[in-house]
Amino acid sequence: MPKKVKKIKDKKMEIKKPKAKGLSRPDSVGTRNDNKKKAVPAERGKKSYGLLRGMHDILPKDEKYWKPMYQSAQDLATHFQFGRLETPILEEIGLFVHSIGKGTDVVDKEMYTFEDKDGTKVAMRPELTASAVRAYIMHGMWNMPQPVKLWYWGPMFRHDRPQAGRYRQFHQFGFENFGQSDSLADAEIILIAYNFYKDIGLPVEIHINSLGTPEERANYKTELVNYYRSKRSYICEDCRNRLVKNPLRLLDCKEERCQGVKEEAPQIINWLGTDSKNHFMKVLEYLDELNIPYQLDHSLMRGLNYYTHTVFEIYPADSDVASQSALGGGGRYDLLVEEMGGRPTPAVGMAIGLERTVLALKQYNEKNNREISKVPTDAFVAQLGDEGRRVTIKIIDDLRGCGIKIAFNFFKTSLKNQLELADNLKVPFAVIIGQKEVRDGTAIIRDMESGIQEIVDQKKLIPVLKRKLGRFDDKK
RNA sequence: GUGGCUAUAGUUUAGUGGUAAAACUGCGGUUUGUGGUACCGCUAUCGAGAGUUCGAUUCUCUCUAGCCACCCCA
Repeated sequence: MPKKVKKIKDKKMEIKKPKAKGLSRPDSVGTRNDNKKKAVPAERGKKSYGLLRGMHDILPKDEKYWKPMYQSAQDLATHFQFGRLETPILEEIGLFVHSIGKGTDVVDKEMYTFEDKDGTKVAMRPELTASAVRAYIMHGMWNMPQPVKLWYWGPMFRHDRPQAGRYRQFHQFGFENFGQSDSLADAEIILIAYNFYKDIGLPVEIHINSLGTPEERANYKTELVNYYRSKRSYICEDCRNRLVKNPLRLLDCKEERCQGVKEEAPQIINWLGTDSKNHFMKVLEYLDELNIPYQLDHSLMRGLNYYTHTVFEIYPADSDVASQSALGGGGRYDLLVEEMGGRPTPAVGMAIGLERTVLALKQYNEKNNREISKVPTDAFVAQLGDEGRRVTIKIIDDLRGCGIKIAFNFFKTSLKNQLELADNLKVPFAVIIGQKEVRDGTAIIRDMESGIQEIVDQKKLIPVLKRKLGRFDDKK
């Protein structure tokens, strides 16, 4: 507001005294404004709004990607008996800080936080595992038959620098299994993720690793630091920083000079105790049994603090492009529930990034000349005149319940336009109802390919159409 | 959060220090009862703001946004 006022004021001043400001440049300012003649809109205060940084709209044209994803997620949930959990977007800030962990980027730099009107510090959820754990504890779900399986789907918020496939508000769906420590639970979670990508037609590969228990991990970390200290003079500057700040990230370094050091580095798997090792081995055995291709990845550590034992990430299978960003990931978090004030409860879960999945799927389809086909429309119903419209609206309503997918447009009045639409939709048949048909109680069925038309009684329209479409009436 | 590149119609892209071109799409039209073709018309405050200039979409700066790399993650 103040800005606008100022603007107008300035302009007026300029008009009155074109030369006031233009000591060194006589009437330039005045001239430009006069020429433009577009000073008017500014006063009308029109402003077009864009999106906040990192935000995006999901448009109807992408529905063909989103719908199958949701359907698959839902089917998998039903099949594996996960119950839908919906939690609020806003939670107490502490929930995330405590669970995800101080020192992680997610809580330190990326959380949307603010003070509510009553002074409560709240955060918009950056992920959902913490909320799921909260819900599990809060609703006493340990009293339910274990394991308790929950799934979710919804927007998450992270104030990160946007990039392709990286948004500040993005969508995830995820599955969480509480109360089952057996390796089978880990495998089941991975199987669900794998099946999801199979359903939507995107080949993926699973990267997997085990972090063991916190003690094992700590021991390993010490060893890793010792090792890297001894090689200090060979590694890049970033790595030297990592050595102090975040040693486990050393294994992610892409710098050429560090590769040699990296390869010789100790691997966490050798620092796991017998139990951890067995657990991990059994997970891998299940994956073998299920024919899920996986890749052991010793550098896979994950950025959230709560993970123990199995961790995994999902990548597009043919990752020749710079698609180093994971589509999804997850792992076991056996200590989190207790940590958050619940009973000791083992748990394992995963989350999948939907925007990234859409992006990867688009790239994959483009590369392989594949297209996602929409559900085909069976017929277009065209109408002419007020009478025609009145009859047609009823006929359309009748057709709706019969499993015939129809399209129509009441706002196009000419038959020409309507047939054009029908043509664009590539429907096999058009039904035409005009004045004459209304009078006779008939309808024209036009075969869009041959152009052959047939006049039928309106009462017989449905059965005739069904027969033409190769469908038969269900037995009553 | 750090660095680099980019910003022209809905989309993809031309172009110029003197207010802009094309293709595709969309909408409308070429008899308001017959489509896939053809023809015609319409659609751009040249990302925002400031500066240099007689004059800027074109040059400079700032901002904003997008993309890429880093960080990290989905």
